[in-house]
Amino acid sequence: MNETTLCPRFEKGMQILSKRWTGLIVNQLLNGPQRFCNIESAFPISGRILSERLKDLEFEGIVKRDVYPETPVRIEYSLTEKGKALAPVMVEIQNWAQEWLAPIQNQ
Amino acid sequence: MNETTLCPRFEKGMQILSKRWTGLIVNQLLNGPQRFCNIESAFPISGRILSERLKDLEFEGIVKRDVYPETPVRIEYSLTEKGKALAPVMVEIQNWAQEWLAPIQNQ
DNA sequence: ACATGAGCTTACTTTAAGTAACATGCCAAA
DNA sequence: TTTGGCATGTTACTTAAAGTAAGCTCATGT
Repeated sequence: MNETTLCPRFEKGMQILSKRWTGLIVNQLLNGPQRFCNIESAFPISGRILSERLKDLEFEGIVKRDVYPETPVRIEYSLTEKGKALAPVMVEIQNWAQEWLAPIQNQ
Repeated sequence: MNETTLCPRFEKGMQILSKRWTGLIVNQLLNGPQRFCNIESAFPISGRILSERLKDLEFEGIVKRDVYPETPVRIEYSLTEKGKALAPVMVEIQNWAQEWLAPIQNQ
């Protein structure tokens, strides 16, 4: 249980990606800007955690939050360049899942 | 908070990868077979959770566990084909981290 | 008989996630 | 002018997951 000797950037990246829901949220936003309720209904995440995750991702510079003061207010979340750069990661996960995870049950 | 309409394989993959430590463990095993204490000392994971994760990964068919009845017993963990197939995912995360995560502090 | 090393396991504490109800700000209908 | 509804959260509380530390097992070595 000592400190790591790994590339700290990789570890940091992993730390971000390995929080529950983060990957799915990023993947969802790769489809284009979306609002809170839209993301919320894309998978069974609670509003509380979605709010927290979006804040985290915004803090990391991965997600951008735009407020449109319409009525009712519209808030759109989208990926920054840093966020969009995660696309290849998502693609590889998708490829792997497609090839190695059976649709009915996992082997 | 309803059921998803996403590709369930992708979700399943994400679910595996987004458990804390899983990615780092897989990445570590990409360097070749390793024993428990070796993985344990590669990053600050507790033995309790490492044990749990290795069991999960074995169950998922990603990790293989080989017992060598020497003295003291040696147990080697290695990646199956399914596990090795995660290499491109790791590479992409590494690429992203390299390009977008500053070494000193994250932007 | 006691100690050692690897690989867990059990009991307990702390942190993260889930649930549900409520706050806010604005407008529209009753 | 009170009521209600929509969108985006937030607060208070409960459950699940992760962390910590101590102990167990097996075989051997002193």
